[in-house]
Amino acid sequence: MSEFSQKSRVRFAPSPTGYLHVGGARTALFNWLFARHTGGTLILRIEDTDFERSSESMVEGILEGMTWLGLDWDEGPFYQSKRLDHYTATAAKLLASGHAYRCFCTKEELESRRAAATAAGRPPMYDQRCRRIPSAESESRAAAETFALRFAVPGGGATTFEDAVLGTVSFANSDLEDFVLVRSDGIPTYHLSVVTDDIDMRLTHIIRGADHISNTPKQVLQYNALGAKLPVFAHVPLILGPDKTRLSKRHGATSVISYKDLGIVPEAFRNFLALLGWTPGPLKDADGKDREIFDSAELIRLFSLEGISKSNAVFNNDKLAWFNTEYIRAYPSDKLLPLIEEEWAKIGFTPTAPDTELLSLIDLLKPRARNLRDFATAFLAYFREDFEFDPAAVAKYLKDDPVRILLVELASHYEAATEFTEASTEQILRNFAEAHQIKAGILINGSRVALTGQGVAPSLFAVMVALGKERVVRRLKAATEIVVLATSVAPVAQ
RNA sequence: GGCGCUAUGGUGCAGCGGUUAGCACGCGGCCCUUUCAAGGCUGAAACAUGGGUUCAAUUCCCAUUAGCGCUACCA
Repeated sequence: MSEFSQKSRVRFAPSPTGYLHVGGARTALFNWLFARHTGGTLILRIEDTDFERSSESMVEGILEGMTWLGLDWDEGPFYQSKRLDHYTATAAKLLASGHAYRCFCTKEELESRRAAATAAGRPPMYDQRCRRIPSAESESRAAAETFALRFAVPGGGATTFEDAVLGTVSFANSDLEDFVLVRSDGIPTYHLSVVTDDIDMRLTHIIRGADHISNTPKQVLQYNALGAKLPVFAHVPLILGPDKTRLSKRHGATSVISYKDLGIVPEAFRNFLALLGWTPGPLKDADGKDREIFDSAELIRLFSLEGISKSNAVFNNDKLAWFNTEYIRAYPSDKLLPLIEEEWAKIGFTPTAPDTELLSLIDLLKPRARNLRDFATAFLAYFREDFEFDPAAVAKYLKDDPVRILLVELASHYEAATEFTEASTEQILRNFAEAHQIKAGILINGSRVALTGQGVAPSLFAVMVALGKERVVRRLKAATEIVVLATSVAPVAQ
């Protein structure tokens, strides 16, 4: 609670070597929630010092993903590629103070030594040979030779830091390599640029993935060498695939945007992500059950570093799907409409019906929607005349000609009806069934398929009213003509 | 291999020395019912193992095991 009064400065610092993946998105979300909860500032920083692998299109992809998730930032985006002079400056400072030294070893030499060490069963750490070069010699060789700059890790002792989620973490300095700060081409490495920026940008909390735990002592060493105050570190456990290995492409969708393409609603994804590795603690509702549906305002209010769990979490698609149905059901239909229109646009469909009609159809259908794509696939019959019949539904409910013929006959009763309400349409059908000595269910099931193309739909008579008399009559009359094309396939289950 | 982190049902979490170990997703059953969802009721399902500490360990400590991460002039 004390966090409320504390002005924090945090950052999301993706490397544009790929799209915004699920793990990165959650890191961004946690930083965002923390910044908003504390009334602090979120900085977006693009870590593109690896020119080989970075690209501007990846940056756009990352921003697109954040925007979709509803995450905004207060400062930036700052590009590390445009701040090279800052890193050179801290490098010079470190060199001058004796915390760094020039290394004249070539990449090839390093590699062969490392291979030899591994073969001999020794740890493949840099042997610090250039650290022993006298400064005068180093100085003169610098004019003629290319060199990298390495950090001189203290010989003994340990580097320890407090982590807001893990507690005290300690590494023996003897296990730390004299890591490279500046490459021989003059480009700073990640180790140098993060620390420089994190200090420059006056960050108070570093919330990032647990894959950075091992990097942290190297950074702490630099803070100390530079005389800078340490921020609070918070290492968030990683997100794993169903096989409990780190989530990656082979697990299917890992890009945040691919979930948009799958018809996931952004709030659902955000809610799901927030609860992956974090809980607000026990939060019973009136029935004594834990609530899990939180809108962004609640997420912001509830968020705290203390609630972050220490262990890795497995990404669960079923749970995501559940959040999605909950959110779609709860969405006001006017908020759903633009999202659904995007799905329609993908299949080249533009509705001609007035929005009011569209909205009431959405209200009718949304309790049964699994995702947004349903509106452009299984639910198409509600919005346009051109739709496909689910072969399985036809096989189950409209297989026999007698039923089809009865439906055609039933159509004329509807045609003659003066009233067309849920009650009246039901009455007509039941009277018709009775007159023909047939169970109403057979007609109901058959009508559903003839009207919607699907075996699954809202209450049939609500569907009839929503579709309107004209369409109901027309589709029922066409019952005998329904053919399931060999090429037509059942809607893809998500 | 070395170093680090972690360890409650299948999954996500709750628990913070004494509980019939709770909730959610998923799974099974029943009810409701024109289909399918939803909803209501209900069932199966967990404290990794071994040592300590303690009157008492799921909870604290150590070890083992397992998983993950790092081990680059990538980030």
